Amino acid sequence: MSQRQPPPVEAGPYRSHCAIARTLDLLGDKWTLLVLRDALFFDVSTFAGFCQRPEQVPTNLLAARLKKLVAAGLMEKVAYQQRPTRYQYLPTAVAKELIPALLALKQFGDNYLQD
Amino acid sequence: MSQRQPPPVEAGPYRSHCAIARTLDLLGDKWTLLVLRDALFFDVSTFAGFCQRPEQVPTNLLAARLKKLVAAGLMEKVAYQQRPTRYQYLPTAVAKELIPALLALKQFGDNYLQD
DNA sequence: CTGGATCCTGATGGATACTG
DNA sequence: CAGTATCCATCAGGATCCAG
Repeated sequence: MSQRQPPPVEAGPYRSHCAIARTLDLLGDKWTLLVLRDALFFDVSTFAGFCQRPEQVPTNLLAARLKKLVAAGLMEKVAYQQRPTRYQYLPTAVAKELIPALLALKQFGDNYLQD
Repeated sequence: MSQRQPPPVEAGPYRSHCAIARTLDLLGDKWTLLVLRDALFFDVSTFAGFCQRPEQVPTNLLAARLKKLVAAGLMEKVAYQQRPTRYQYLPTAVAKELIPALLALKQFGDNYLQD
């Protein structure tokens, strides 16, 4: 319970001091949380892997979202192979703290939005 | 536990069958969840009330979001006065089911996003 | 061939002015 | 007060291009 947590992340400036508004400033668009879903729940880690998901994110938007998430400290870009260099995008410990929110959104969709 | 729940809501078409993606199709923008936050946590119900919140949503976007939320069954538009007719926007039972997700997002913001 | 960057076009966002 | 209309800036999405 009182274990040390990762440090807060800078991703502002924000619209207001409300924590919900701040979170939405960072994650509140159509793709960012989907990328995190794939990284956290489906173990997707390569650029191509994210592209191949059913929602078909455009490559330019994916590149932009990954950059933003790396800058915000939610994902880490790691080279896992040389010649040619290949990168992996891995969720950080901070990103894992979004799991409860993602599950709550999933539950809402399951229960109240028809497919 | 087994009490009857409100019926599912039509708000598609959706990008995929994933419940998270569906929820994000409906709510995943910078303003929609903020409007619901105000309605659910701060008892805001009038057009002007939403406008006056610290994030200062533009009136055209507020009108569009309220329309969408009413169409999706998450808010109800109710006349509460005649001559001139005044309307209130009230969260439905379905909207209240988003409270856990909003609290999870707030917790993330509180813990990991610096102000 | 993979991982992106670039480009172009239409859609959306945001500020503000205006109207019933 | 409750929205609509307008105008401009930015973003989304798709196609293509380029570098390693």
